[in-house]
Amino acid sequence: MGKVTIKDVAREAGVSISTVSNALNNVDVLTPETKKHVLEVAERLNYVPNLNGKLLKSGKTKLLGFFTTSVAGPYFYTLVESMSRECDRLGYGLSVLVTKDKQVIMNNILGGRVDGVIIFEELKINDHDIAVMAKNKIKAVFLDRVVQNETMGSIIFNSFEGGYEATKYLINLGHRKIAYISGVDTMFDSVERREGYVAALQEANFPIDQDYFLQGYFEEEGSYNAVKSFLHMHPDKVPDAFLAGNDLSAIGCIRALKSQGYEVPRDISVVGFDDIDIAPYFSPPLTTVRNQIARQGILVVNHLIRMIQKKEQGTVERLDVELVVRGSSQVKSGRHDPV
Amino acid sequence: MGKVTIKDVAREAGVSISTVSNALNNVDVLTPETKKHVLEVAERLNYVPNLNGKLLKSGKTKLLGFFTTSVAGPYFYTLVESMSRECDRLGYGLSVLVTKDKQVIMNNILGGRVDGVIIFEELKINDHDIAVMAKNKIKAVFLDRVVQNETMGSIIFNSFEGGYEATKYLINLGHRKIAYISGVDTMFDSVERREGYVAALQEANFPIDQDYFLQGYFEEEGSYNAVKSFLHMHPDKVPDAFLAGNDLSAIGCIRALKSQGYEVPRDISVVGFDDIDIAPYFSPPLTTVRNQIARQGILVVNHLIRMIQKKEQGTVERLDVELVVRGSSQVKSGRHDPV
DNA sequence: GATTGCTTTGAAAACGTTTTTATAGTATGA
DNA sequence: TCATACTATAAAAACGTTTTCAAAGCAATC
Repeated sequence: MGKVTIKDVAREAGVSISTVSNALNNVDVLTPETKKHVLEVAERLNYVPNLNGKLLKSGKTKLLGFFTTSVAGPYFYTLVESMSRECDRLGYGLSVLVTKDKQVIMNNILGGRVDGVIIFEELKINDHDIAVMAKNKIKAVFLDRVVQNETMGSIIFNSFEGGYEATKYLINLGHRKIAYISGVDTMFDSVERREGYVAALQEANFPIDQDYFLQGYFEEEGSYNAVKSFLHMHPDKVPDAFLAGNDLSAIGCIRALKSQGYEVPRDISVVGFDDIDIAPYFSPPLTTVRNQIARQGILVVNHLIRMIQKKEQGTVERLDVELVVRGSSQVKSGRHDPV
Repeated sequence: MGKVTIKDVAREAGVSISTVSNALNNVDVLTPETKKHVLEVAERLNYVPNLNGKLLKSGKTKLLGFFTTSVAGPYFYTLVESMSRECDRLGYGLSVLVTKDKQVIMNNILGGRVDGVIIFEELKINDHDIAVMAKNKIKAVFLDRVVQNETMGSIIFNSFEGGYEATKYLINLGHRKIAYISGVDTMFDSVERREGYVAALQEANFPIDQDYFLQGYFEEEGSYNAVKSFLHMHPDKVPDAFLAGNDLSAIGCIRALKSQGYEVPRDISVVGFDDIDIAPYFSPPLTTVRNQIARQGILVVNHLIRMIQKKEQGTVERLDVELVVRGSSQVKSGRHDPV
């Protein structure tokens, strides 16, 4: 039972409350005998310290919050698993809150339920919200936007680089007509990746065709629909290659292409983003830009805890990406478009 | 700042602490003017109640723990998302702890960090651990084993039924040689599903062939390897159909079959388990036994909170399953085994 | 032998709430 | 008019800790 309090232990051991507290917290001030005796009594009574009492006093919760609009998909579960492990290692808990209601997130952030927050919420939190958080000295690390001030930072992927490298790779394979399947236009990674893509095209003096900007919402089905309807609307502009905003989009894209009789990579190359766990096992195995998701989880937890414990300033860290060439892309070859 | 306390509001409003508390908590005892005034002051000062203070009083943490060995894969993220949403709806937080170290789990359970726990940990928690938890009146709900006592219950899938129905379905399609790809032999769902499978075979007076028990560890790659090596070792016993312990195994199985030149479902039928979110979009779309994963998440949270708040006894609830027929299975037709 | 200083322990305050109890003030009734 | 009852608010206790400060005991020093 959680009913045994420090008072009970004190009474039973015949000492004061403060002595019990000191004994339990290894404050090096008691005689070994006293300490031993107290600990024995505590053990015998099955004493378990009440967390709320502790926390009320210290003003800390030893809990980090992960506030997000979703945990679905490989990116998130890899991230959550990594963050949870790191939190546990460092003596913190990880509280996961999935909601699309921004106000719920803000209330939880400001309510002091957690010592710090990790936020992924697709940019619906605006500058005003951030200002409020800053004023309240909330410790926060963002995964999907760049924020930097006294108490807030970001750990993000070098998505611009990724988009640029992947596009350049496709260009070098001989592809000319390259389409980009974005997430949502407000999503940081999606935009950065597209900008890298545009930069590579411009560098190669290729035209930028707005028709080649598809919207797949970073989901398998969204991408499938986008690609399918594109092929339907622009049968004359079938791309040589697709750069998908993430691997799920790549998978949806490939499914759409297959359904229209195209073979990947023979007819059309497809490159994804993330290198999610199933990417190597997909058929064909995905060529993709690897994001160090697990590493992001570790870094974000450490950065947050440093800000909490050592009052460190927030920083922005960008994780390097790496192109992983597998089976979904190849040198451009003459394609016979199916009818 | 999180520094504004109820005292500050009281001073600023020129009333007592208790009046502020009553105003904030809608205790119907104040004059409307007083209440309004207090609320305005609180608003103006950006007062946010300190959670630890509240909780200390109530003796609760308003936090549920989800302790698991992994959150990877569609089953888990669907579950976590569902549990998180339900927790939020009911005013609780969800603390996720991913670890394979049983002792870490036990310490967290007994440490009073949370009001109740949801446990999925592949049966490494033994009867003794459960007895300890019972003695300490820990509120717990298990997802992967049957436990029932004063403070513990289970919400599980009707896996035996599922295995039985799926197997019967395959038999009715005309398949004779049906293999089962299990998870690990200690995993509850895996075992139950297999027992249902065996029961259906026996009912049909089919022989039970131990060679047809494959082990795929509930993972895509594990299943791929198991199927591939089976085909290699028993080229004379190629099954008519595979019943996979979960959808990931089914996907790995199909990939292995394709790699050996078999086409699904033309040559071999494959049935999975779970109906994960990508099952309808896979190629071919998976025939599978649907588990109500999101519903499991909702039920487990509610059951736990009922035990916490209303001192209800633990119960065991089994969720019905449903066979969803899609494209990965069909009536047996003469197959020409590839060379 | 008194003073100082150190060691060990205890008493009490503090954290921010909610809840219980007390105290004015006001209305009601005979 | 005075007791009674009720209302609105305030004061104080309580939740379970940690921490600060005081006190007591004792050894060492002069």
